[in-house]
Amino acid sequence: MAVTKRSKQRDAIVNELCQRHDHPTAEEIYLALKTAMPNLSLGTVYRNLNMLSEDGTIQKISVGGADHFDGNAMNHYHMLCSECKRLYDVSYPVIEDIEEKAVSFADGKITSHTITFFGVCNGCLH
Amino acid sequence: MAVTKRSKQRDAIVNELCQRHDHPTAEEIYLALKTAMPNLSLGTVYRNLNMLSEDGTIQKISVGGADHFDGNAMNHYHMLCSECKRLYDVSYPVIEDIEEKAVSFADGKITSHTITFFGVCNGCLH
DNA sequence: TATAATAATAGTAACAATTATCATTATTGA
DNA sequence: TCAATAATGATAATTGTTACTATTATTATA
Repeated sequence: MAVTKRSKQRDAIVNELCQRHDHPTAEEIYLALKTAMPNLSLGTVYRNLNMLSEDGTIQKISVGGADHFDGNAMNHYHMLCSECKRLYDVSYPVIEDIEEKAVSFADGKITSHTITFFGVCNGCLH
Repeated sequence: MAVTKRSKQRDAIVNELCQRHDHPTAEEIYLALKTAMPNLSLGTVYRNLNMLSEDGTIQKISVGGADHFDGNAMNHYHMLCSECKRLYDVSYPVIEDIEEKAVSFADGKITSHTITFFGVCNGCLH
């Protein structure tokens, strides 16, 4: 099921996701929009986030626990804080040739890659 | 809760995981051992896999859907097949200095990293 | 080698995250 | 304006995982 008709709900979800620079879960987006759209449904948030990540408008990131979403569709890397479980951008330059290089070590074709760093964010260190 | 006393169940789980080179989910390990240990409990499999990954004996890998486990505790990279959802090893040499290099692009301290490639495995391509 | 302390288990219930269902509403092209 | 149908809200169902508890197994020490 690809996106065809527009909806206020989807516009609000994309807008919210692109304005924030954290990487909220579906529920966090739902809670953020709930005030302005009191009868928004959590299922609608999930459905739209999935459609949007399938057609490449946004990114879905699985790191254990609830999935996180990222309004920045350009490939970039992340760090997961083991204390607060928040996900942060790591502006390390994307390794452009890693996919072509890796293909000889892999058993199939490669279409994309992600790098996730694990550690403790400054907020949790202090 | 760290491991102190041994158990046949945990030994079987570690043994199973180290013998196979796929990256089974908790349920796949449970099903594989169920024949030989008919009253093994799925909760026991989960509990042990978590204890073992916490003390670094095995690895837990989250890529969406059920978590996968890897008996090889050395850092190495993986590819997720978007067709069959199986996780494969990618023997691309580990980028030893990426964590020190990335720290200046990150907002905290880094303790480890993973690289996940996405694509389609040979089994699903043919 | 008994025994006492307690870690680990099986079985089950509870929980969290996500998806499916379906009647109603909103969007859009003719 | 209206018909076709995509999208929604509300809720039920499903999936993956953790928590609970009485019982069993392991292990250190007498």
